[in-house]
Formats: sequence, C-alpha cells, structure tokens
Amino acid sequence: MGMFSKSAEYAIRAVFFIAKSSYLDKKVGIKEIANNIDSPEPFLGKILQQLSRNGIVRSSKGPNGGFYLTDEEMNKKLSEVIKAIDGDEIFIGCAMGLSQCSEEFPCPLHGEFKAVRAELTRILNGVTLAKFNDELVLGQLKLNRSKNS
Amino acid sequence: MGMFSKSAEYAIRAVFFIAKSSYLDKKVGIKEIANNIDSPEPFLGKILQQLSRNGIVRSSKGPNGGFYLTDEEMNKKLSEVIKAIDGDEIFIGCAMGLSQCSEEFPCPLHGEFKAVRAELTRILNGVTLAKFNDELVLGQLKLNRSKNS
DNA sequence: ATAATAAAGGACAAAAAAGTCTTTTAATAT
DNA sequence: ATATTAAAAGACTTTTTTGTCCTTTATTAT
Ligand code: FES
Ligand code: FES
Repeated sequence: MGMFSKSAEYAIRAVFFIAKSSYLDKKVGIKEIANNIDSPEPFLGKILQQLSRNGIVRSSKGPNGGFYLTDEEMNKKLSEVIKAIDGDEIFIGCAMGLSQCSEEFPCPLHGEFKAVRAELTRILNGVTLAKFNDELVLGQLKLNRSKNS
Repeated sequence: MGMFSKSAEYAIRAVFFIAKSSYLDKKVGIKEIANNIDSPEPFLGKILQQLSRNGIVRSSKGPNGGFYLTDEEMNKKLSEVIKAIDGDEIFIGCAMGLSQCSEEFPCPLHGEFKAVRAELTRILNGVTLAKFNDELVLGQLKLNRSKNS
C-alpha cells in the first residue's frame, strides 16, 4: 500500500471532484464521480456515506440529487478527510508500531519521524477541499489516468 | 494502519534488535527476538525468512544458530528493509493512488507530496541498521512498550 | 397520489494481510 | 552415527480490507 488506504485514496479523489463540481454549481451522483476518478461504483458509495456522516460532504436524495459541498465543507482540510476514513494513526502513531509514540521512552526512529509526521500534517492541514478548483476546472491537474477527461 | 504495514513494523524492530545483539556478538533465535519486540513468534519467523532471502539479515541453523548481521548488513539502510517487506510504493507512489505518479499530468497533491516522500526517503536512507546500537545497548531507546525490557 | 430517481443501509463475497501450525532441512554437539 | 537444535518451507486459518448486491428511505417531477 501507499501512504493511505485504498478507501482514503478514493475519498481524496472524490472530494476534489465533488469540490470542482460544486464550484461549477453542479451536484454529482455516485456514478459520475466513480467514472471520473476510476473507482468501483458501489464501493465508492460506501465511502461517500462515511464522508457524509462525518460532515465532509453533503448529499441529497431523489431526482437531481447527488453530492455537493457548501462553503462550510469547501473550507475543510484534507487532513479531516483522511481522519474520517483512516483514523489518525498516521498523524500520531509510532513509526515502528509501538503501542504509543512516547517522548519519554522513544523508539529509535522517534526523533526523525516526528519531523516526517509534522511535515505531513502541515501539508494536509494546509490543503482545503476548495484549493485546487481553478486548476481542476482548467484541466491542469488530474484525478485519474484515463484516456479522456 | 500507520505509515508501514504491520509486517514492516515487526521487521524494523527485529533488525534493530538483531543489530544490537550482533553488536554484542550474540546470535539470536526467533523466540528471543519475538519476546523482545512484542511480536507473534511464528509470524515473525515468516518475516525473518523474507529478510534473510533479501540479504538483510543472515541466519544459521542448528544449535547456537540464530539470526545475526555481519558488517555488510550493518551498513544496510532502513529503506532497504522497508522495500524488502512493503515494496517501494511508499517511496514512489502517487499520494491519491493514481496508477503512476507523473510530472506531466500531476495530481493535485503532486507538488506537495513529492516533498514528503523525499523527506521520508532521505531519513530512511540515512538510517543504517547499526546506527542505534550504542543507544540500544545503553537502554536509551526502546523496541517495545513492555514492563521490563 | 404516483412514478421515477438517487442516496442510505445492510447483508454478502472476494482478496489481501496477519497469524498459526506442522514438516523438512541444515548444523552442531555428544 | 545419532540426537538435538533452530531456521526454512509449506499448508492452513483468521481477520481486515476491498468490493458487490439488494432493499429501504427520502426527494422530486408529473
Ligand atoms: S516512539 Fe516511535 S515514533 Fe515516537
Ligand atoms: S501524481 Fe499524485 S503524487 Fe505525483
């Protein structure tokens, strides 16, 4: 695996896609999101449920329903998305898996890994869901590796 | 999960323990390692097999056998340990799981995540298996969170 | 009111990761 | 040579993650 779980990866791609759509004042359904971010549709549904329950995205049912963000969600941080799906272990856990990361009884990697985690946290706190809307609309950034889009 | 898989976490703790033992000119068996790093004994056996096949640690069978490092392995980098167990996805993979990380068609997080990965790589390349032997012998660093050490 | 739509929820299924157990192979001490 | 020791190897089980499918609930358009 990479840095995050598969679920979290789908979640990241999905929220940016929803952000871009909401920026263009469009709600989007699971199917459209899945097609645009290369994720299995029903599995993505489960992930969106979690994000919705955690207040990361909003949803409405019925015709013309779908997922969207208000200004409130647009200002959420990417770190909150990760935490909603993967928990906060990556932000606070010990590099070599000791039951808790401790200053008093540090593991060998403690000093150096504090820095890595801090950098990761800084970056994920600095990225809002709205941050890349302009570039995404202009097509300068990608949420998939497909032929089209 | 944390940054690495459970297997990789056990591997990291194990190699540092073996390094410390070899530094004191002692071979160590699976049981002793498992007891000292809080890992399930048979599962650790599997991990040590992989490390052995990948040339990270050496082993000898029979009475007084066990795992140990020569000067050659003492100079291996922690990044090699991680790669032997988890592969190199964490060092080269796209933050949001696109099939490949690409400069030409970057994902929104590309710029910032390059930095995180570079920092991670720099640190794991900078740590040799021998690096913490003195501190481990002195008991200043821990490989478990148990009552006794 | 009714039909159509789309997310929510729950029950499953498949695959991967984590963990266990038993047998085999190699080394050494007697 | 033989018994003993300890890792290697392989088959297996359990748990977690990933993914699917079907039913229910809420919303909207007619
Ligand atoms: S104790 Fe291991 S990272 Fe802090
Ligand atoms: S394209 Fe995503 S990190 Fe490089």
